[in-house]
Formats: sequence, C-alpha cells, structure tokens
Amino acid sequence: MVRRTHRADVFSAIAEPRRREVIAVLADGEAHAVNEIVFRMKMAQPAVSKHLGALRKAGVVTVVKRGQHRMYRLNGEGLRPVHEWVKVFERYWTHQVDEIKRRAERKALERMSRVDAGPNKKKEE
Amino acid sequence: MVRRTHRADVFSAIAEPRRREVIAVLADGEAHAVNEIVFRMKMAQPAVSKHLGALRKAGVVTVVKRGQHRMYRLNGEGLRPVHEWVKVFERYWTHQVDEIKRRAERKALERMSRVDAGPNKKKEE
DNA sequence: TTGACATATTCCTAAATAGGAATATATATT
DNA sequence: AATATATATTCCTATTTAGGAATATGTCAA
Repeated sequence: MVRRTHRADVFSAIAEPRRREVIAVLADGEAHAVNEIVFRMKMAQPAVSKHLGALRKAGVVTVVKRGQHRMYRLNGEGLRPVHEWVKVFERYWTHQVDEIKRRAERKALERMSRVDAGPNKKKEE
Repeated sequence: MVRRTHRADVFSAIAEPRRREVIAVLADGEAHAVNEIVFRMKMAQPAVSKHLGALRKAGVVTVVKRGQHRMYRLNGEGLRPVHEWVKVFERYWTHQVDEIKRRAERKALERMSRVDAGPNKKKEE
C-alpha cells in the first residue's frame, strides 16, 4: 500500500476534536503554558503535549521557552489553507441564487419527473 | 481507551486528501457518476466508492440512483461547519492591525527583552 | 435468461494514531 | 547537590483506516 502520509497536514491536524479544543484555548492569541491547557481541558499532560506537538508540526501553533515553561501560541496563519479551501463553497449556503443554485434546482426538477430516486431504506447509519 | 469516534465528522471527512480530490471533481455542482470520478481521479473504483461513502456519511455529498448509475452531487452546506469554525481565525492574516495583532506584537517585544527564547536546535522534522 | 456494465461490499493487511503508564529531560528552588 | 516542577518522549495497545483483491449486488441490453 502506498498511503502517502499526510500527518503534518493542517487538515489532518484539525480533524482531531481534542486538537480543535486546544486551538479554542489558544484562540485568544495569548501565549499559554502547557499546564494551563492541561488544567482547562481536563486531559492528561502527555496527551496535551502530543497534541501540541502535532499542531506545531502542522504550523498551527508556535512555542517559546520561558523558564521551565513552554509557552504555546496560536499561529492563525497556519489555518489559512483551510479557510482558502473551504471558502470556495461558501456560495452554496449564502442566499444569493447563483448559477450553482439554479442548476441544482433545475436538476432536482428533472429528477422528480424521472421518479428513479426510489424509497431506498437501506442501513443509513 | 475511550477514543470517541468521529468518523462521520466533516472535519475528518475532508482530512483525507483523496476525498478533497473527490470534492474538487464535484465542485461544479453537477451530479457525477462514480465511473466518471474513477476516470478523472485515476483511482480504483472500490476506493472511490468507499470515499464517496465516507463523504455521504459526513453529509458532504448526496446520491441519487439513475438507472445503473449512482449520481453523486456535492452538498456544499455540509462544509459549512468547517467554514464557520475557521473563519473565526481570518483576522489573523488579514492586514488590519487589530487587538490580536497588537497583543502579539507587544508580547514579542517582551519576550525579546527577556532573552529566554534560546537557540533550541532540536530535531525539528 | 444470459451477459455486460456499474457500483458496493467484504475480507485482508499495513500503517497510522490516541491515549495510558512510565520515564526522561530541563529548569527552578532550596 | 538534592528536590520539586514543567514538559516531552518512549513504550505499549486497542482502534481506525486506506487501499488491494475478490466478490456480491443491481441494472440494462440482447
């Protein structure tokens, strides 16, 4: 199998819910010590350190040593690729009726008059 | 271990690069048959079907049967949570010097005058 | 019905990964 | 030096997962 690794990818970094929690803690733009994050997240210290490491590799946070502490700070720019990627689809939910929307509606009508979207009560989980 | 599953999460769905490729193919808002995606992505059909299944569970695509084909269409709204989440950080890279930025700059100066951000040439990978 | 085609599913395996426990490392304090 | 504190790392394991191969399912066409 090939499975070219995408560990350091920002998209993978933010896929993990606990890491989004870490980001939420750092969202104020201030530098925070690991212990503070540990306390706020009620999570074991090694786990937090690992998540911070992953976020750092992905370029989402930066570290600075300060005495015996390591101060982590959000690097918002690291999230920019995600924003750039997803904002393209913004027009799907804004209410302006643009070409995408008109096309979808037209197709929906076609589908209705064609009837082939049957019941389909499979395991939907 | 707890590890509460987040498979059906949109963030996890788009973390996989091939799935973002699938989304790119569907980005025109039109319905596409699986085989077309297979052809465009140069990827094995079962793999594509699995990715489509994952995207469907995450609510990012919809399916409609049409004869022997299954037509997949992007459901842009499924990506909305990602956009809502990430847009909060947009101010980090826009050039307006807001409070976040001033704070970061102030802190940076403090750090410089404190000197404790030493060399630190560890394995950075 | 038979066969061609489109798609999904199952089984398998190698790799990734979160988190726990224990330990290592670094720094501060006495 | 000895100890406490802060953080990282290593080892372990259970779980997830991408993709390949084979197969099953569903639908159309002759």
